[in-house]
Amino acid sequence: MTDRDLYLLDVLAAHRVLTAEQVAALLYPSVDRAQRRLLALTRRGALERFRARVYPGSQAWRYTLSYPAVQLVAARRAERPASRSAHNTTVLRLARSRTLEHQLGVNGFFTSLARDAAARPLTRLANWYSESTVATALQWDHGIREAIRPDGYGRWIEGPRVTTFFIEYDRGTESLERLGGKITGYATYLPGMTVLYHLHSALRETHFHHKLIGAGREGVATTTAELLAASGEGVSGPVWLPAGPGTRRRLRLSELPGSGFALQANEWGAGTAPIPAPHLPEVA
DNA sequence: GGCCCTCATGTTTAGCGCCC
DNA sequence: GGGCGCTAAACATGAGGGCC
Repeated sequence: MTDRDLYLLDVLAAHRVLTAEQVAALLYPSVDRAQRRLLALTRRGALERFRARVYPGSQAWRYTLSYPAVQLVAARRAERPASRSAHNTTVLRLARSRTLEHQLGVNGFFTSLARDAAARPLTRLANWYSESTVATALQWDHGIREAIRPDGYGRWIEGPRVTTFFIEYDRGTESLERLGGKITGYATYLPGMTVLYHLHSALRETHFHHKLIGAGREGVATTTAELLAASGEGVSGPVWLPAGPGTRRRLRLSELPGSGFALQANEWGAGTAPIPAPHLPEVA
């Protein structure tokens, strides 16, 4: 196992599932090269993979940890691994999960940031924490339980600017009222915190901003999957529309107001392996 | 000519083998 | 690690043959 392999296992332990394209964005110069290594790791028993049948064409493989990899990760952390049957159940549930595409969407957001960072000097994704890690940290640090449950936390560094943010990844399955309720929760418990809403369509973004009128909207910014696909911009680019009556110009991620809030995740993540490239984030 | 059936080829997206 | 080209999978489409 190379340092890069071990880092990949840490990422999968924290974030459960990735596609070859996402692994490539995080760790490899090309999708082709990532696919080769993922295939080798799968054949050597380090990874498991699954995918659904789609028509026409074929779906990308979804890669997750195999049981030997779970044991390896636990051993390196001096922890007791889950049982084999518990792991098998976890993988089967993951493959059949209704939230699998949402999880992949969130992970794709962060791996896209890592790819953007690799292409720009003095830029990096310094932290990438999962939903469960954030929930645990917020509960411990702030006593916040059900009011807010972000899909992830990140710290983005671009030159001298540092942007810490929560991400809410929307696939159009939640009502706007529910999304609006989350904003109230953030305004109550974490006023001033930057919260990014990744919405699926321009129409939903328009309705969402209309709903924000009168809500605690400080620090809220939105983008859409449609805009990202049409513009070719990465998620660190000028695609974020701030909420509120001020500018209607879309800003870069680094131009969003920094909240000064830094989440301290009380979980394994820092220093689990020599990180093989400078742009790679601390994962948890 | 119209209908039905079989077979070959094209399409799309992702994975992979081989060579350098 | 890069380049080239093939494979997998399932459907769409068109050509060709047989029958009435």
